[in-house]
Amino acid sequence: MVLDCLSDPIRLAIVYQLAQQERVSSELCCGDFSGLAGKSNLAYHFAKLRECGLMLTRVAGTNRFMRLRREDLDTRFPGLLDAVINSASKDADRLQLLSECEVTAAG
Amino acid sequence: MVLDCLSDPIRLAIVYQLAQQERVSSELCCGDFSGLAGKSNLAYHFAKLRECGLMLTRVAGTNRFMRLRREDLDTRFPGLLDAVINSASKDADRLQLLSECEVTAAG
DNA sequence: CCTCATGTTCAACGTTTATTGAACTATTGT
DNA sequence: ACAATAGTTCAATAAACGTTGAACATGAGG
Repeated sequence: MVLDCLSDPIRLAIVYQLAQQERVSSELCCGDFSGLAGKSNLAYHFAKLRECGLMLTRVAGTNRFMRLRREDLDTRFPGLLDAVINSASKDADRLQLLSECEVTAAG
Repeated sequence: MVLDCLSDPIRLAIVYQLAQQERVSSELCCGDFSGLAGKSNLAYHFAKLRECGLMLTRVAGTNRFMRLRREDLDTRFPGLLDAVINSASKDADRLQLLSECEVTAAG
């Protein structure tokens, strides 16, 4: 289920970053998450996120670009994604969701 | 985390029923969930739900009455609980969340 | 063609998690 | 005091999960 998928901190971080990227309407590729885990571990989490319908992948050359399935999610689970992302952003500092992939100052 | 707690089907069912009970402003005791799992298994899930701040227990004699920590949750995670419960209610039939404890017709 | 970069798949490992039954505590009613 | 009821705690087991590295596939570029 979707909640099970979002309950993992790495997957939550992935979804959170994809949600941030939505604003710029650009996509992220696997390598952009390399701060969160190793390659194979990320592939595992990506698969889970795809399975439960949270995101989709567009293949372009050797890159895979991903984005949230925002519309489908908002239809099936109204308000859920926003509530989760909202809550995650409040805990972002505490959970170090950002520290590895977005913040470059604290290192 | 809260999402991890809600990702278990039994715990989700418990939370869902507690949310239904909110409307009647009455509480439920452990035995009311006996359709979901055995006593000791329920106690395990109750502990988890208490740990992550989803519900609280009021001891009255040999009974434990429980309810959602609605206000705390809405403060910390605005909209999350409602979104989850809303989504759960749509899947209630499919997930058989109700069948054992509330519905008496479909059996 | 060869090599490098990007990701995925597979097998293995260790940890966490859910589930069960038995033993235990505490309260109510007789 | 005794038995019955309502839950919790504990130890043990099985399944699920996340993590890792090695092998593999595929496209880009010299």
